[in-house]
Amino acid sequence: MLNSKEKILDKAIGLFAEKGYSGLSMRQLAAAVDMSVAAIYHHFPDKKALYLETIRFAFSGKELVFTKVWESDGTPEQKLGWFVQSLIDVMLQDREFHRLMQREIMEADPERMQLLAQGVFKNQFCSLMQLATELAPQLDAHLVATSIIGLVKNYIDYQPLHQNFPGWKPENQRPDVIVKHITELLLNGLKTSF
Amino acid sequence: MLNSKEKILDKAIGLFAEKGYSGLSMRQLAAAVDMSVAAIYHHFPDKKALYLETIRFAFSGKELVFTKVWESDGTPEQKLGWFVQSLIDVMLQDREFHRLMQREIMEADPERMQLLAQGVFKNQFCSLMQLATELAPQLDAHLVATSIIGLVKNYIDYQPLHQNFPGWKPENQRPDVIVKHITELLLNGLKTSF
DNA sequence: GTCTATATGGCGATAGAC
DNA sequence: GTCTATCGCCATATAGAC
Repeated sequence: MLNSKEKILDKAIGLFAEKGYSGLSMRQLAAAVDMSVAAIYHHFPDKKALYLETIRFAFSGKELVFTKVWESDGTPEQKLGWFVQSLIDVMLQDREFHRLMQREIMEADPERMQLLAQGVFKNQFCSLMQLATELAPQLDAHLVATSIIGLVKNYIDYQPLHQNFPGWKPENQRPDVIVKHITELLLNGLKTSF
Repeated sequence: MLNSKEKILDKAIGLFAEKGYSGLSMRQLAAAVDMSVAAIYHHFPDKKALYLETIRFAFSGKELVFTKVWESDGTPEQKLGWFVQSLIDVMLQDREFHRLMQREIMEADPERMQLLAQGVFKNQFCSLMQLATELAPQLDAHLVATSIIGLVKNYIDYQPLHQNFPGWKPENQRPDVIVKHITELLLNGLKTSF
């Protein structure tokens, strides 16, 4: 069971993700955790500190999700498929985390970006760059890694928009269809032989 | 010269893009356009209506930017390069528009997404799908089109984060480097012959 | 069409009792 | 550690003069 402070942080993840920093009031948060505003201020010096701690709380424990991919036996091509699959799973499964991250990245505060990159995602990104080098040693590993992430993230971030365009099919939001499309695109480009 | 209403909308684009809906107060906007709050309320019934009109105002005139790409003579491969180039140019040139769009898409209000897709981007997306069909008739045009947009958008949206990862080089934010990488990736996949 | 003045309520944050 | 009560401020929005 969570203690009071963790209960506050846990609720704050979803609410900040939904409403944003200035969109969520301390009163609303207090009501959501069934406490008084003053009780929250006992645990956090002010709203900004609460927000930063919420970000950190949400990000903790996300580090080790992909370890089994990197440690597995498999060809680089297989690992690429598994990584894409895992990334989609995490994003779809923990939507609140994903939404909060989206907001945080959009704010683009340099100091917080560095914290996020170094403290949370660095190891995964390095592993992905290493895979990129194995798959395409002639290309820039950093560019390839960001492209892989971008291809995946794109479907999650912009699906609410893209599904309003002509040509959209319901099966295009099925994770396996997306995984297949992305891995094929990455491995063969647009010139898939068929 | 702009009239009062247009002056308000013009300022509101940048301020909503920077601070978000709840982050921008009517007082701040009034100060920015050097008018009273009451004067703003003469032109707009309430804050929400002002916001929606700001979105519409920002999006108007963005329809025809890529026409010269679609109407040009050139191979599908060349058109792809020009489109990617144009998309990056637009996003980098009009950062306020891009930021506002980012926020709007993140909010993901179904009704507003439909308005955005149908009213603003539809024609461009259809042209891009047609190009996708020419380039890769064996693949799903909708998936390919979203992937192309995603690859481009990714570099703009997430650069503040990605530049904090190891392996980042300053030249990776040069538009021509990004264009070259994306087009090569799309046309050849990771298996570029060299 | 723009102003000053104001109504009404929510905001972040604190004091002090228990 | 949590509460009730409250401070001072800023929010959206309106009334009415010019």
